[in-house]
Amino acid sequence: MENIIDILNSRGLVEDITNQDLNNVVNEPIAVYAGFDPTSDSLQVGNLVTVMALAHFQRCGHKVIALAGGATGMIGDPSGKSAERVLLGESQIEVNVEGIKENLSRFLDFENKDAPALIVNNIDWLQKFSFIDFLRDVGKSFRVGSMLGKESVRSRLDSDVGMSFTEFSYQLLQAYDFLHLFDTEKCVLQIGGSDQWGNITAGIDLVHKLRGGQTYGLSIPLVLDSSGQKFGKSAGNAVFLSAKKTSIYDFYQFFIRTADDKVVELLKIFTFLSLDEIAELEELVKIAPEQRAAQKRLAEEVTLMVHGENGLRIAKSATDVLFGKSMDGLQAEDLLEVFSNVPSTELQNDQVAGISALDLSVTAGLCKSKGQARRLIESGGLYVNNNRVPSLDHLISASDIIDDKLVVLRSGKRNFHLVKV
RNA sequence: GGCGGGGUACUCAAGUGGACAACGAGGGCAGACUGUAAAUCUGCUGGCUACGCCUUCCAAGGUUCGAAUCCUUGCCCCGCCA
Repeated sequence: MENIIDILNSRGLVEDITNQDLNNVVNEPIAVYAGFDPTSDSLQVGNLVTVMALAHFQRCGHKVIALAGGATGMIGDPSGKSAERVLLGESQIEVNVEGIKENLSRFLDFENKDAPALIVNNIDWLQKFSFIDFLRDVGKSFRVGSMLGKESVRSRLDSDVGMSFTEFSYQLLQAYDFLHLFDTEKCVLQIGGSDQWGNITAGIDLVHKLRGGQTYGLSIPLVLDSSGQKFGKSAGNAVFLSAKKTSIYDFYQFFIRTADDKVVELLKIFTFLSLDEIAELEELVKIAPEQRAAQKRLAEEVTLMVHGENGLRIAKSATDVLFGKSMDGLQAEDLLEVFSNVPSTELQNDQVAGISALDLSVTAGLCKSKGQARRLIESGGLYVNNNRVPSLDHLISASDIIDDKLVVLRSGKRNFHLVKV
């Protein structure tokens, strides 16, 4: 068995380890877990870093456990958050946990005979606790001093937002998760993003105090994009794994647009390509950056894993069409296929033909207001069927409606909106 | 419970009776240049029937010719003390 820690290190997936003994411990199969917050019904590309690390563990023959924070999600992890979180309802969380399972199944093998991955929900064990029992059995083992010392707590107390008791208690719950999995699954390792360090060590301390057991923590570096933002969040719009939330096309494009100086790092993290292969791609980036061979390979690999072969095919054909020349000669049917995930609006024929492009962009919902549409056109950023709208009073003619069915609006380089007639 | 500070647009943050649709920064959107990259430069960033008009500065009242700015009440947040 290959040493999993060496593999993770070689791929830049290790930020820190609580105890270097872990290097030897993993020579035997162990159980490892990572938690996922069910704040949404889909994971985001940011979560993929942890998912990939788990997948590597499984490939090396370890037992991996994905923990859905059904209970902790109701409390809200303050780590890395500057403001108190909006609490989610129980039913919403159930839905979200299901979505996350679906995402995970693309990467983790839950059917594997030797070491099937496991998914658990901490609501199953945390819910049964009464407040009194929890304080006696768990709270007793925590010192407020060390709780206050956690980065997640300190930074919030230093800010003028403060923090509620609810959020302050969060670390106890996550610590108890580790204890529970230690007891029931002999789980001795928790991995997570580097912002989870405080929560992870809290769990290790708890297991040590109550069971005398030795457990470990491994943190994964936070992946940032080249502008220093949290990876996968552009303007607050996260890139999701679920096609319902982020179209396959957008997902694919997200990776295509990776900066040159980031692409090698991302290939190591988000694909299973061998380091040799990645080195070759790195060479190509140096020789012929304009070809973006590495970016393409990255986008293909990740899209394939998340959305399957059919998803990849859709994404690529959409890309071909949209970055080809014009749309002339394309049938409405083809366009519908390509744009299947693009927002669309159905309008009557008389709401389209003879109407100004300005009004159409508003009624279709591409622009929020006439003022916004006006500014967009004035700066030359509105396109009808890939042709720039030349003036404010430009009218849509009947011939602009492809096959009498379809008009393709575009704002800027990549925001499309379909109008179905 | 007491005392003090505060709530301004997506965020941070000026403005403390008229020149305020509200400085500035970040973010975002668009354009140019490019390789669907980065950097850089430019414009925009409340709404409209648009050289003008309408609705905004936590909420509701009030003072005033005139309020984001002053007063009252309420809600929320922060800090210190108990």
